[in-house]
Amino acid sequence: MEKSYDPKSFEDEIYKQWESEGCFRAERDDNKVPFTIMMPPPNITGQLHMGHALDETYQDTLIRFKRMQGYCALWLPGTDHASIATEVKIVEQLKKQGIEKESLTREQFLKLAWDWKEKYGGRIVTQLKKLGSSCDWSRLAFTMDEKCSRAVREVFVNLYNKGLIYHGNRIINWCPQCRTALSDAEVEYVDENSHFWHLKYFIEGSDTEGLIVATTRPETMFGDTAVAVNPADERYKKYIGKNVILPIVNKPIPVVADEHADMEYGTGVVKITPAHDPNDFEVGLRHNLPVVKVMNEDGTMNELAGKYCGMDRYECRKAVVEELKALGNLVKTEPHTHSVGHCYRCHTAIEPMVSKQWFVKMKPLARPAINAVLDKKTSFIPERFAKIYFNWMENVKDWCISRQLWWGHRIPIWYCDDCGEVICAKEDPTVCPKCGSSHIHQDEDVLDTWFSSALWPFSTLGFPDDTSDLEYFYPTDVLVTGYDIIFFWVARMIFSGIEHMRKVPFRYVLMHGIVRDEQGRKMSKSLGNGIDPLVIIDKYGADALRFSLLQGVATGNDIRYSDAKVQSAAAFINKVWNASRYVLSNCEGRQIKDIKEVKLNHADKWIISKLQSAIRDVTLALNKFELGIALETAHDFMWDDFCDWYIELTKSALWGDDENKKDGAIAVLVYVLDSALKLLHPFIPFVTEKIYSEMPTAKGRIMLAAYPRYNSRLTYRKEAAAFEGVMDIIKAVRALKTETGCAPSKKVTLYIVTESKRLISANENCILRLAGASAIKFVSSPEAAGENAAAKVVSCATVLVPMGDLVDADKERARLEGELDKVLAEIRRADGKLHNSGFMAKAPKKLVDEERAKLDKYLEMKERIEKQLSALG
RNA sequence: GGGAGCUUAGCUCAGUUGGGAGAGCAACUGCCCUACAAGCAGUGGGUCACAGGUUCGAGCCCUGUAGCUCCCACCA
Repeated sequence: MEKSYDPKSFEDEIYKQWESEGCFRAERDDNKVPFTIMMPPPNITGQLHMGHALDETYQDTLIRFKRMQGYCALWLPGTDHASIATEVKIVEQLKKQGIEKESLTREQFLKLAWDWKEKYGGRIVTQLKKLGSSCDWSRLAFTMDEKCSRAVREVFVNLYNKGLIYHGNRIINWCPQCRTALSDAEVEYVDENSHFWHLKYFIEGSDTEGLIVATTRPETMFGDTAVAVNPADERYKKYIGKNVILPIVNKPIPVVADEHADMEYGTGVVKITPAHDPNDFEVGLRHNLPVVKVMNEDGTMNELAGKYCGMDRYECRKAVVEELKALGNLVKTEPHTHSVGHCYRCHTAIEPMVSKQWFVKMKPLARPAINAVLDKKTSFIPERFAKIYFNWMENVKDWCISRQLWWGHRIPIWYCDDCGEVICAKEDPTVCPKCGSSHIHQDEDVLDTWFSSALWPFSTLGFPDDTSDLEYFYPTDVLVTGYDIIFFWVARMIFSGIEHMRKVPFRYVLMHGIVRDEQGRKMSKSLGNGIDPLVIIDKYGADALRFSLLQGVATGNDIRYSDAKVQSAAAFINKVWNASRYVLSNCEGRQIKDIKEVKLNHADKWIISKLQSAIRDVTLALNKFELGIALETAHDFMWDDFCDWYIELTKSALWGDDENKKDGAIAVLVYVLDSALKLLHPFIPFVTEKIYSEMPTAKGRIMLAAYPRYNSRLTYRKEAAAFEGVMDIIKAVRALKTETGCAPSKKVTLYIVTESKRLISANENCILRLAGASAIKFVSSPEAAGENAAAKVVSCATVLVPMGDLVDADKERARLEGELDKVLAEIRRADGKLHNSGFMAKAPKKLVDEERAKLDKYLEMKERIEKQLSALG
């Protein structure tokens, strides 16, 4: 093995080997239980960012774990065409070349989009590989490939035929920049400082009397078709049924009574603009008001705004306010903060607008989707996210699915130009089925990107055909994603799966948080605080990045990226590397024995037992999707138990002459390292694979090896516990040296008062080496160590070290008294519990026994310390 | 208006069936000893936001309060 850990020198190579050997492939195997994860498809516009890195790390860790456990583990990757995001990008690119989208034909534009897909769609895939993602690339899907497109058609037609998709003139969110409708989920609300303009609308026939409306959007007044007051509002009752004159246009509009008008808010009088406000739209429906649209698709005013025709909506706002002021209609202007919806892709303020669009009727789909989660057919982890899901599902409005874009799945609707028939078909029709005319044309719009991603768990497995893959891999096991796309994606997959597959798409939804910067801010382009995972991988390796993203995470919580975390992760991996070098260099030229063939000493049994609990705990945590806890357990075992203790413990044997002892130590080192590497593999796949390839025990690839299983026969409870007493002695001597200022390298003679002489003798070499001692002398009382001895009391012994001048009797007494205090506190605690009748009556027996044992131990230690103190005089 | 999360060592965070407060980083002391100075050994450091309650026992469960963050709805 190379002397230093250098991830760059092997990560790419190992990935290529895995790939060429087909390690990632998952084919139906009826002798195995399937375990399936569908990768949330990254956008083809995307570049790998920390959010992906976290998401992929979670998934890869889980899928590797399950694969090693013997499941038929399928992790299916893919990319999303990202209709609106991609179109925005391409339009931007065109603009740079001075080309307007409108100057291109649809076909020309789509050609550019496909070119984009070819050019950049694969970029993210290459980047995912750098992380070590073990997905089945042979199944790489794309939301607009043939498979997925067929599924989209099928689903659209089914929903249409069931009456769950309809075409309607309703108020939608319009993005004047992208010039398309958006769903409610695609609108982000931001608080903005604006004004509340109080405008006086005169009563018809009066020059003085009028109603004062309060509005934040004076430019929409051209579309006002009424003013509303609350029916219970005494101030305005007398005006109900009368007309007011709409300023500037001088048109009479009625005063209507409607609950929508809040007596407490504003002036209590609301101008009603049905075409440009969702609430007003509803009022309009109740009162049969005309719907007057006064804006164009690009956010400019139309001809109904008279002289303001063609003016931008915000320019118009200013101009209208000026004119109203001049006309004497502006009564008051007050500052006002309100939230304004923005397009989630281009961040332009959206315009609520009446428009004819395609909608999915949500109520019938939402109910079963709610029940599925209530019935735990799908469970959210952590559970609290189910509440967010329920809240959204219970209040969901119909889903606007048509987009006035070109890049996406075209809506499978045709219109007959001759008879007006509307045709919804899975296959492109050539003639009208009703009148036979060939003059038909397809709906111009495309579908919301999320319409196709909603089908992802089954469209990628061959739906609508009854494929063997669908039967075997569906429903999938766990969906791993961030809590920020519950509405966009998770919820829609759930109702789609239930509706079209009759089964929920996944059993668990594992939610993780978002990766923030070192100051806790969201990483974003505009802040420029994003960290490029590829740069980090280049610097520290993919394993270190993966490790750092999982270390210390609690499921569902946000995490903060920091370079220091990656550095400490790299330090750990370096530790693994070097420990492996130690083991492997000692293996050279030797026949490696099995641990069953060698005589195991206390230390061997201790580390083997420790390994068993680590295996048990890591597996338990991973099964509960607690990746942070699993990683911590594996990390602590590797570093604290194996490296810091066991490896050091083997040195006397390995550097000695007894070949049997060497064989024993090496057998255990190899066995434990082999297991530990496997335990760690799902988290840090590259380095474990690299080291494994050098192991004398290696059989094929570690990624395909069996995950270690807890073996109770390898748990030597008694010997392991006894050995911890030996470790206590070693720790005591080390501490004594530091506390008395004795150089650690100085070899000292240990005087030990103990009842466990046999145990200590058997481990004498370990104690001498690790404690830095030259000899052990068993004595019957502390005085035998002489006057200048410093002492420590541990559970199985009193350890004394003669320190000559280094020991100051007063200091030594103070130190011992300090230790006595600690022991006394423990005695009080345990004794208190044991004298608490409630505790004795109600606590489990096991706990009571443990407390009793502790009390005995501490009482004994107390005695020893007191003896030592009295020896000091 | 509704809901969620967070508040634990100087910093970043774990602590998932209630049973002796933990890690990493930082700090301090001492060590280049043939796996590793990306290291080793040791030390110090906490009223677990606050106030109540349940319990033999609460960082953990319940109620309330405060601060911070987020989501949803409303916003004429």
